[in-house]
Amino acid sequence: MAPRRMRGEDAGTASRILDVAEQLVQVRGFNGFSYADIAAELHITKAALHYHFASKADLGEALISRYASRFASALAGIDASGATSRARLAAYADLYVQVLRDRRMCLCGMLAAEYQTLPQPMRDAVVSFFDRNESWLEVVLGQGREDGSLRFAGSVRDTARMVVSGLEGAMLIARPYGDIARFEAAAANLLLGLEPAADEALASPGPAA
Amino acid sequence: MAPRRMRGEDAGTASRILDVAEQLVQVRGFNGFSYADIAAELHITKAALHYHFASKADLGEALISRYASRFASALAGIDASGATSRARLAAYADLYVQVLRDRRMCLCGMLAAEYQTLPQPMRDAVVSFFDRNESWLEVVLGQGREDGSLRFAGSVRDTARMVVSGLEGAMLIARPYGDIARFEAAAANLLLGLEPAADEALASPGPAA
DNA sequence: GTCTATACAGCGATAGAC
DNA sequence: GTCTATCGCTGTATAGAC
Repeated sequence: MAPRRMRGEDAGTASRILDVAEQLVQVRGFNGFSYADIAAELHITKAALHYHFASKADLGEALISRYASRFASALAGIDASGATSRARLAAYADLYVQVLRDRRMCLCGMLAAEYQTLPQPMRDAVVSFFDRNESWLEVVLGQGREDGSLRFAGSVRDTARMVVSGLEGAMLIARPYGDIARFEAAAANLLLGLEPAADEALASPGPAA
Repeated sequence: MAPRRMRGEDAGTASRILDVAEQLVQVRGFNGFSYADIAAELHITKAALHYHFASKADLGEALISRYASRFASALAGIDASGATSRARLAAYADLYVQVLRDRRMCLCGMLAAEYQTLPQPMRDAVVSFFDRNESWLEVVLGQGREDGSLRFAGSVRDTARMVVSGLEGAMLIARPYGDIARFEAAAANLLLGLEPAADEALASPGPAA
């Protein structure tokens, strides 16, 4: 049975296992760490890990599930901010920056690379994560095009896919260089392509200083 | 000593090892395959593999080296075609499509994900690969902006980085969906953002039908 | 250049005591 | 819920025969 904890108390062992495993996957990949790595970090034994997560596949599923929940909360937070569509896009890109600051790849971006080696439940969860990102972006992009704060030639769906791809790819490439600025430049340039040309934006809150 | 072969003969064992290993890395990742996998595919023993590539790190270096050479040849081929800047960009994106058709990730894109687990020589080679891609794109983008066939707001360097990132990311995401069309849509949309608006391109070879 | 055989560390996972 | 101990397997790598 899971440990009973009241809100506000310290995280239980299962939660701490997830914290360490999450970091390991985001930095080294799912095939790049072992139970021994987690055990060493937490000063417990591998057997104790198996009590909380019977198999590595189970651990992987729990990892994606928690990550997706957090991401959904972050998106809800952006929505609740009442910001403009363009500002929401920028806030979305900033979520990636925060991950990159710990020298991590997006969890699901990392798992996407290793996709062919993953057990089916993890595969499904990874795809579901990207689907939800795409859906959220479709709403933002649709509204932005509607209110004139965004402008793009392709369909809303394709543009949403381009944004997810572009940001995930920018993370992927920025990490070997250890250079967040590289991500920020690629991301800014990507979003720049979705803004109206300078002479079109006079009627709406524009990018000009 | 390396086997002596004349041009036109069948590839030697070392070359066939590289072929199989390359496919395995691009599909499963460097940490997702073993010497046993290659040995089984080629019907030789693991010991024979170690004769040609003493360590897995050596194999990895040879892999990137050959891949980078091929890529350089492909870029030289595009340059030799005499195509317009915009057509060169499209041809560049098509290189990615060809890789994706075998259900593979870009070799160096895959290794970028696993970067933190790689030996230093492999790390250096991966970074060098991206540097060369970026340099090539800078020339194409610079010329395109010059002759009016391309238009983008950011710097040539940042835009080159955005293109590499965008295409690598589009590959990364398209693979879990097993859908090349998803890559093509994201790539087309990305390049669309680099084309002059329809009413600006009348003086130069435009995208209109 | 490929083989058999093997060394040795690491892996995920389980049994059973406490 | 965590431990010790261990299992069976796979990993990279090597020695030495052919």
